[in-house]
Amino acid sequence: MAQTITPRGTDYAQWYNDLIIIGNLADYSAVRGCMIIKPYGFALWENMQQQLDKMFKDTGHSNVYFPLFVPKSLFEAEEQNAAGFAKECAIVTHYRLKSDPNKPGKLMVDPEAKLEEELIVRPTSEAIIWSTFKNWIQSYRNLPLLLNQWCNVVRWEMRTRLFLRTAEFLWQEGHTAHATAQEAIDETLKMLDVYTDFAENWMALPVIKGKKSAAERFAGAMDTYCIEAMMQDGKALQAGTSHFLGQNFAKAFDVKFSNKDNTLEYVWATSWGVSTRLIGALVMAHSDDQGLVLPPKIAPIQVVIIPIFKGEDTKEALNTVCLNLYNQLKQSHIRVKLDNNDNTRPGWKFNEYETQGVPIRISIGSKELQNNHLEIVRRDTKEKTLIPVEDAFTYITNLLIGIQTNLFEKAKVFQQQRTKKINTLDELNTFLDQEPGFALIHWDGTTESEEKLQTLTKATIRCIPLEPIHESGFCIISGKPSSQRVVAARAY
RNA sequence: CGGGAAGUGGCGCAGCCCGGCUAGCGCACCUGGUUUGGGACCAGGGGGUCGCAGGUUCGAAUCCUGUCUUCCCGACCA
Repeated sequence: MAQTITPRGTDYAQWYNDLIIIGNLADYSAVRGCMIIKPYGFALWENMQQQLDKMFKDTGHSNVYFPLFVPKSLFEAEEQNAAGFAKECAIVTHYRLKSDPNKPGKLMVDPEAKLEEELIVRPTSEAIIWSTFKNWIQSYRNLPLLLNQWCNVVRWEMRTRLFLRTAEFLWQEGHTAHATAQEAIDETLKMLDVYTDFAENWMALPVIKGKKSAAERFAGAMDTYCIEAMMQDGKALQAGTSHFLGQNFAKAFDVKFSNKDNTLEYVWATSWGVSTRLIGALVMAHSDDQGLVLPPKIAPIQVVIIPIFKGEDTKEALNTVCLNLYNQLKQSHIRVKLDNNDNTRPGWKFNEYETQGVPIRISIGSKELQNNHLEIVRRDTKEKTLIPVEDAFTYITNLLIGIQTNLFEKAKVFQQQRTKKINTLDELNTFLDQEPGFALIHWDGTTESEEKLQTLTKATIRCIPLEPIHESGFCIISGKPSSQRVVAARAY
């Protein structure tokens, strides 16, 4: 085996790729820009999905499924949205292949089978959904309409990176319709809070909630809100977005409802989404040079039990102790794996589960058996502890919570240490080059200054924090007065 | 899309510049045995036509052209 992970310090990008591949999350595929999510990676995604899905349902949303294809005429109806995505669309133009007369055994696109109207593979589903909402919404009694779908989307990106940006990715997209602007805005912010809750309490990923600048706004939205996370290299990663769409889509698709006074009004909209990109965030936030480090709440395997055999005589006794513990943990819904496979040696297993980020490893050999102890090793700190067998269950239960908390605290401290108030361009460039992170800067609010900032520093305005840092100062670019600091960083 | 690098058994690589015997090596794999406390050891064994397509040549992994894919940097990225 001896697959080695490139250390973070040597090559951060390579470290990230190594973790994904060696950590068994995903694989490259034969399709440009598309990846294969492997069983272990998909189990992780399923855990994230399950929790998010529960949170969506707890806030009143129902799941639906809309088609993968969007007819071009619908796609282009909301002009801003269409323009924003036009450059990265996959398009279906034909519906049939035929044998190639010039190349035996090969196929060619049948020119006779050209579609009358091209189909766009959805990069997002507002268009197809709002064309349908027109039929579903007549009265204020049909509102609010709170829907979500789990699906794949395709965005033909120039440069792809495993999980962070792939041509096809899995996500959820919430789409809601409301009678009033305020209700839609409330919904937008509510879902941003759901994302924040999920990121911080389940992924142990501290985030900053904020509003996007006009330049960074979702195409077709009035306002885009986001959560921004900091990776270990100090770069920012947008971990989730929630959009207040105003009446843009209602107008584009003519979706009106009768209010209580029997007058027709356009419907107000939101949409919000998180994707498999979150897995990339998770990997880059917590992992180390030994491999993945996963937060217990979403780890596919929370506890692994490894018996260490020595001769045939202790095998049965070891297996019995292990099975007892396994059953006890299993009954308490802890995701536990007993690896008593005789073909691989303990050292191999230790490395394997460390690489895959299993939060707790328990090993028991003849020494422990004699003293009625277990060796418990936590992945995050690698600390080893000997625990009497009868105390193990309580200890493990608490330790899972402890690791979850520790990961969040560690990431939070890092985020705080790397968040600095910066007042001049020189200072900003030094910060970004030497020990990058989130720069809190003054900005005059214009797109012009924002663009200049990017040209001069490669940093972008990540968000205008929702918990405002009110403080008067002067724009780092233009020198014009500013009343609030914004978060600037280099981003993924 | 611009610049750079790379594609050779499952994985990682050597060979390529200066074409030529049966294409090597490590890991993994299979069989048997000994083992099992941080990626075990011994013995035997199987597997590749060199990304793909075309060309040059008596002869191509090696030279030429095209093409696909991946990685890195950049541009782009609701």
